[in-house]
Formats: sequence, structure tokens, C-alpha cells
Amino acid sequence: MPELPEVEVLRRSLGARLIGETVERVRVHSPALREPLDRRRLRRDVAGRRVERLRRRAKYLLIDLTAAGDDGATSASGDRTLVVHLGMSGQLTVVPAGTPHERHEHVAFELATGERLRLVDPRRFGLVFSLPSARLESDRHFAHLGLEPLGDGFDGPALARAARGRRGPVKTFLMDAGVAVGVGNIYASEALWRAGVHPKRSVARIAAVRWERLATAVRTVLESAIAEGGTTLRDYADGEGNSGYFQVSLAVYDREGDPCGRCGAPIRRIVLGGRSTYYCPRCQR
DNA sequence: CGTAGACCCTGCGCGC
DNA sequence: TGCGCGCAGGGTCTAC
Repeated sequence: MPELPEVEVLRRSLGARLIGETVERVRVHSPALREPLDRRRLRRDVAGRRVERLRRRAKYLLIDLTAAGDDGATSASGDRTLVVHLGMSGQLTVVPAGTPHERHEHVAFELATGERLRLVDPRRFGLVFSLPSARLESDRHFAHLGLEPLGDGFDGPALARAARGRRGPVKTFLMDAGVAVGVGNIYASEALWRAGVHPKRSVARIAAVRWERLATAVRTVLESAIAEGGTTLRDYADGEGNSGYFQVSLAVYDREGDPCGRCGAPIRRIVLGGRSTYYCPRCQR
């Protein structure tokens, strides 16, 4: 359900609530997620620690924890990171004390304030685990990841380099986490429309100018979506349970048959790599 | 090696 | 009203 912008909006809204708070206990209600929740490890790594900061890598939310009472300047080796991935249907929110247990609430982190940070995930494609912070980079979930599209080094030449020797449609390429992270099914279609590139165009047939245009389009569409609070089509919500607004700005995604905002031609839907893909047959080549 | 497809799972909206 | 079907914003594994 969430792509990079949604996770980034979540990071910011949760940060305001969580930084400085101590997790008193961990309740695992239903361990069945993409990988089974490790109750003992979560308790050991998370319970009794204080939230230092929230980061994001790709579509993973990283919650850095330190021993409570620690001023942060010492014992860095004891720091842990709680990693949360929302999959397709995950919602991570802070709810007040006494909020009833919800169907599909897999895990809850009870704070000293009485509130709890809980993950509700009906489809169970989400992921929650903890590890020593120092081991993040080498962890198998992160080791193979490509460029952050909002970070340094994401530009036309970098995309062109990554495409060298490869074939296949550019949309699939943009969504390959080994190339660049965070671009999911919505924003891949949106970025291609902005750049005027046909989703099925082979990566072997894209010139330098168009790679540059694509890199810019990816960055601007993600930044705009963050500014609008993300896209809520069905069930995305930030840490307070609020919806995003970017769905009104979507140019092509889920708009089959609607007139293209640039040329008026009806938006088309095709399937690429098993995923719905939307584009304008006239302005995307 | 890279790429295409199946698969994991529940819920919802649609057409009949 | 009820049912079956297709579809859903992610990632990983297998077969070619």
C-alpha cells in the first residue's frame, strides 16, 4: 500500500509523537507476517528502550532505540533499531490507552504514556523485526538496495549506468529495488507520464536526455506526494490515522478512460510484470 | 546472468 | 441478497 512518500509522511508524523518516549512493553498478538515475528527478540531489543529518532530506507521505517536513561552519547554499541515495513495493507498508528484491540492487530508497543504504537495489517505482507543498529547496512533486507531517489547520486547518468546491458520495459526497471528504491506501482506510472516516456519502452532504447527527464520526474513526483501527505486510495494513513491528498493530483494512476491532462487522449491501462500500468498513448513514447 | 510469472493473504467492489 | 471474480500501493522465490 505505501510507497516512499507514504512511508516518509508516516516517519515525520510518528516522529513527533514518539521521539523521547520509552517503550514499556511489547505485545505480539499474531506473529504471522511476511516473516514470523520474533517475540523474544523484539522484547529483548525494544522493551525498556527510548526512541531516539526515526529514519527511512527505501520503504522501510527505521525506529532507532537507545537504553532508557542513556544520554545518547555513550554505549552506542547497545543501540537497537526496530524495522517496520507496511507491505500492502499495513497501518502503523499511535492510539490512546484503552483503545480496543483491532482485528489484524499483529503487534503493539506500549509506551510509558499509556498509548500504544500498533501495527494493523490484514494482508500480512508487512514485516517487523529488530536488530543492533550497527548491523543495519549488512542486513539481508538492505544489503542489495539501490539508490535513494531523494538522495545524492540519483540522476540521469546513474539511471543510464544501471540500465547498461539490461533489457525489458522501463517501468519494471524503475520499480526494481536494486536500481532505485521506493518507487512503487503508483509513482512509476506517474513519473513516466511526467517524463513523457512510454512504460513499455525498452531500457536499451532510452537516450541520455530522457534518463535525465525521468530522474527529475521521479524526484518531483515523490516530493509533491510527500508535500500532499501521500496518496490514500484505499487505506493508507499516517501515524495519526490521517489520509493523504495526493490522489487528487494523480495524472494517470487509476484513471483509465479519463482524458489526459496534457493532450486529452483517454488514459490507457495495461498490465506489466503483473501490475496495472496507466499511461497516455499520445504523449508517452 | 536477467527477466517473467507464481505466490504469499484478506477485503472490497462489481456484475450477474 | 448472495456469490464468484478480479483486483489491490510489496517483495521474494522459482523456472526459464
